[in-house]
Amino acid sequence: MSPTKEDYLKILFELGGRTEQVPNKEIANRLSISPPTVTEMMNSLVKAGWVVYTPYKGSKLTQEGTDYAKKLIRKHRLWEVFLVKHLGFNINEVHPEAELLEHSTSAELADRLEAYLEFPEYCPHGGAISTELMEEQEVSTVHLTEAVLGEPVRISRIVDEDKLLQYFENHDLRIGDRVTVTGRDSGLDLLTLNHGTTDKEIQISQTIAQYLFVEHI
Amino acid sequence: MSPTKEDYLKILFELGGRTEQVPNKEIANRLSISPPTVTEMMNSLVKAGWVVYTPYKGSKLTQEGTDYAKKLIRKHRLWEVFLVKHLGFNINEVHPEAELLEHSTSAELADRLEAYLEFPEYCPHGGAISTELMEEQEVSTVHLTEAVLGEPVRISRIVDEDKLLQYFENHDLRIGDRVTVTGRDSGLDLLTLNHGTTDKEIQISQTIAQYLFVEHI
DNA sequence: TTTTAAATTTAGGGTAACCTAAATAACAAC
DNA sequence: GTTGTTATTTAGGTTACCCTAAATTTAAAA
Ligand SMILES: [Mn+2]
Ligand SMILES: [Mn+2]
Ligand SMILES: [Mn+2]
Ligand SMILES: [Mn+2]
Repeated sequence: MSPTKEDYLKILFELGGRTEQVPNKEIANRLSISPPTVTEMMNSLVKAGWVVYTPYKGSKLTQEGTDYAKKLIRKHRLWEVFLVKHLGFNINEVHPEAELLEHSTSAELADRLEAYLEFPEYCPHGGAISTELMEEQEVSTVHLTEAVLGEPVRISRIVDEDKLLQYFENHDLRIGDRVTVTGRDSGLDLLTLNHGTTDKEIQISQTIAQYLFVEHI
Repeated sequence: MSPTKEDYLKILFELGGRTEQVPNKEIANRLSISPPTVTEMMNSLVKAGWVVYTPYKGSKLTQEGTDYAKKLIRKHRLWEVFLVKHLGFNINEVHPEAELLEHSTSAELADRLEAYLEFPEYCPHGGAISTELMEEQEVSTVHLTEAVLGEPVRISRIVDEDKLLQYFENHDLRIGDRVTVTGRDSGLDLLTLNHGTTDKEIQISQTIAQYLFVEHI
């Protein structure tokens, strides 16, 4: 498996390809490549048994594809923990580094690293590391966009993609922060929040708010 | 730069391409690829400014190529130290892992890792990590084949290549061991050693003994 | 100095992973 | 249900990195 193919599997997983058909365009957008390239790659991933692909509809991961993706995500997140906890990297710097390291990590190395880090449960962006916690996180967490108006919640996870991390950092939204959704305007795609710590009002895009997960307090 | 190209630069450095012209065949052997592929790659490395290539003669690294190779080797050795010292890997297992990790390591990551490891001087195979020490090691170390008969020496470095590490491990020769060359037969390509610790007699190939470096005690 | 052997290059191919432009299919709107 | 928009596929092309077979150059031997 090439790093390229591995990244396709990971993106597929992150876009819900474990349970739903993911359209080519979403993959093309996320990886910043052209749609024909995605078509080609999907055929290749089907041939290798990682993906089930329905032309014009989209792709789903097979069980093997799902397992492979989970292993990659675990490696990615373990490196992020190491980089932050031991090497003193800033939370917003580690994602691109882990995006590379994940492809150069044997199962043996991942296991030893995990033990060295004393079996951390979450990456610095709130993503679960163990398979069990990953499953649990899928069902238990709520998108910020689904939070009840007026009810305070705590930010538990940020989908880690360089530009997203930048966006939320710019709006002073970080893992662990308490926020309360005070308003929603679907027409304008706006979400208004009250930040629990600073008591300031924050406005963010509803579309982008989908990449923030929260839990009830 | 691709991992592939990076490995070519590293091999070139290891084969003495900093000072001498390295024939294509040596590179082909070391990387287990065909000679035409090497020719092609050398032309590409010339175009990128890493190498000076004389057709039918061989390749030398430019200053930029040399610097690049040294950076890669430093990253490689830092990872080896980390894997052995912190993750508990066996000395003979870390080379293949580092061979991958070196290509996924930013300058920032290498610097932080080096500080975290408290600026180690040598990798587990005795290779120098800092640029200065690398230079010094070039001139100060002696091939085992050049050791004076009857004079005890200490093994200071093993050229790290999977099969070589295996070979020396199989013959109970390790970094730090004291040995004395007791006999040489160039016709039979044999070198006889007395192992300082066990007092046993060891026979190894002279050709392969070139990959062992020693220092006088 | 011719002959032979070894190293190298040239020629011709192959696959992976990308691209653009054009054709087609699916879906929504009128 | 025709029309228009968007997503997708097909067609054709590029670069990187690998190959084998054949031609060529260099170096060694006779
Ligand atoms: Mn990440
Ligand atoms: Mn990646
Ligand atoms: Mn090594
Ligand atoms: Mn390598």
